[in-house]
Amino acid sequence: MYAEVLVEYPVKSLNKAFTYSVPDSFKDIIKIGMKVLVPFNKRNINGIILKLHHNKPVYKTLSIKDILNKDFYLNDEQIKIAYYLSEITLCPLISAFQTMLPPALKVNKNEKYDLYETYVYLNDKDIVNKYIKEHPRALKQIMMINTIKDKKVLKTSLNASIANILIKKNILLTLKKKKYRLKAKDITTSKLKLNDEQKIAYETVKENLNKHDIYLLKGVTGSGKTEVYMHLISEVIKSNKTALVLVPEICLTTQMIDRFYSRFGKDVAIFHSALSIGEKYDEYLKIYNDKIKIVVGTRSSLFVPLKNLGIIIIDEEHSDNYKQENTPRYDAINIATFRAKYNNIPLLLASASPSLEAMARADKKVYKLLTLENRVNNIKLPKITLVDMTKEIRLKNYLFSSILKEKMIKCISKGEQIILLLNRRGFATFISCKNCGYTYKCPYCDISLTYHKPENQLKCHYCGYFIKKNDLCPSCHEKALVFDGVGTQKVEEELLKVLPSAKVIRMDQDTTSKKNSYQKIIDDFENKKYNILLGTQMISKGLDFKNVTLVGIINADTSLNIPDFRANEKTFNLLYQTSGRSGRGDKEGEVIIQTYNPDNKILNYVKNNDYNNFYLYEMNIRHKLKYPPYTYLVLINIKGKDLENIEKESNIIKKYLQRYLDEKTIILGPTPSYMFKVKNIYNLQIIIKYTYDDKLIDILKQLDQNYLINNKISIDITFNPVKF
DNA sequence: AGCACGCCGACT
DNA sequence: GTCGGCGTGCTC
Repeated sequence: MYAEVLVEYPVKSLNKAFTYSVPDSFKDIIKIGMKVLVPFNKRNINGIILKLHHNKPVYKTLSIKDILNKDFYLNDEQIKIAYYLSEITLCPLISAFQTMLPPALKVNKNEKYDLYETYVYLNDKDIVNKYIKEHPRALKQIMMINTIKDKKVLKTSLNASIANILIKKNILLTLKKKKYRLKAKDITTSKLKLNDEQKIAYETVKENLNKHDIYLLKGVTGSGKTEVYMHLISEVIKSNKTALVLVPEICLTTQMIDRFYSRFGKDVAIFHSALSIGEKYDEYLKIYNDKIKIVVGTRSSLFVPLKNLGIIIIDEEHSDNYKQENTPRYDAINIATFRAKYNNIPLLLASASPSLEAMARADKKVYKLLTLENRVNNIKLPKITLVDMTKEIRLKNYLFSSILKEKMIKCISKGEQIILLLNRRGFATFISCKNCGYTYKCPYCDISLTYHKPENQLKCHYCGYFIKKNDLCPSCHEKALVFDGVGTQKVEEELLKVLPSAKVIRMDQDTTSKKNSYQKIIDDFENKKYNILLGTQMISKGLDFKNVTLVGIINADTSLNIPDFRANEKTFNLLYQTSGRSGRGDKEGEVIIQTYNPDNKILNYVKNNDYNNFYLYEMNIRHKLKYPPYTYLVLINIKGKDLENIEKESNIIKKYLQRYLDEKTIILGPTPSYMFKVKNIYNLQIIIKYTYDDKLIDILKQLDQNYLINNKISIDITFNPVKF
């Protein structure tokens, strides 16, 4: 018997199977998808079995050394997903497998992560009774025997020395049981009743659970989308199937997760980056061993081996978090579609402000549109006001307009709470000279250095380069270095000057880096220990505080100016979602949006809660400029140390593309990348805009192959990039 | 990727 | 003379 083995080096040049012979001793246990140890180039490395067969190869074969984990192998669906993932991202197949597996089970890992605990129970009655008779003075031992009786008792709960004597005397027998690091929560509450809108959405999907369709559930903030998911999941579980729910960032949706736990108890497993390696391993194995019916998790949980899937739900479908930023740069919605097709089940995408791509597909009836127009219990959408900051500046109100200040004071006096959003997408606090315009930049990466107050240092966020901050400008030697761009810390300081009595809790990367710190902030705010929650984009999604009646957006414009064709869409989403945090209880909510561009179309669509017209407006722009969803994009990044060389090579690539791609396909560039120079390596980019080209993948694959051998230049191809 | 092989310069 | 620099090529 022979096996096709994929070796664990994630290199394009080894992206093929090698043939090994299977020793007789493994013939009966070996399975496709198992991890094995094989000799490769005079050393032993790990690999995955892709195929088993009996065709003797023409060359000599070495033999498989060992099977690494007899209890675990990848199933057919997972192997197919890996092939698909590698196909659509042009990554080596082994990288696809590595991406899909939890850290503890990655192909190159060999350690065991299983935890066990020992239970003890009494041996046969006769033996025990005989022992008691023979040792009438062993009071402690007899006492232990009496308390154990016919139970199985956790050994650590007993007095160790006495238990050990009894074990040695063969009175107590031991039993090892797998121990799970996370405790399953087992509280269940009953379903809520659906309103008419929710019922229509629910029933439409329910009637079609046994076929593959993609639904777009477009429901305003607070319209009860989660409740629709839960009803559908109950239905799926009833027919003994399983469900997968993706959320953008687990820590942002703890409130939703609590709801899942309290509804479905120990049938639920949660999967996210804050779990330790061991915890992830345990949860994964529970799923593998069919102990779990529902998985709620972030992007990576897309790959869990849930068998008999009945539905996939993607919450906040428009979120960037569904696109992996490093290779393989996959899009969760793509893979979810693949899994839904494989299992012949529905995929439900949901959002208050769907991505233009999703909405356009719904328009074209590729997705089936379900809508929730109203908030549950007919709670009104918040009243939104735009404040012109150019006027406020004259009053020396740089951060907070008079109206926002006034509303905040009123809100706090009524005992209600406030969420303040500091919009700083793509911007960090950097220092510039107001005399000569000098800014500190990283000499290796060509990006602005970020100021870190505690160390009085300026740091590069890419390579870690840092220098001490001078008092005088290094260029013109004037004392004119000022902060440009505000951080949450700075806003907090100002806020305390304006509202000295307010209790403010800050939520940003600094305050949430520690495990569980996020949860603590949420809990404290929920329990009204603070009046104001101040945060970055983090606070825009999913939070549900009934007592928040005022949302303030400090600088609405920042994200409109990022160099990205999706700037409008990102801004709309951010502001629309954040506004939705206001007035979710029985009190009506209000939103104050501060801007220097009060006439901006996008901001006015937000103001009017008008997704549909935002959609039409933005689609028109995308159409004119041939952007997605009217085209698809491919980003080719070309990098190397020698700028002249990569410029020359980039032009050769462009010519190659022009020659072989359809003539309607637009090829832009080469231009310097967003990150032109990083760690002394230059980056150029070519952007392809295409509508349809069946040769595209093959042509790009060929291009990728051509540069495998070149060690001066490397190229990197991304389909549907989000950042460039 | 990682290792051997191989072909050139500067040193115990 | 040989030690070691890294460019090239191969791995079932």
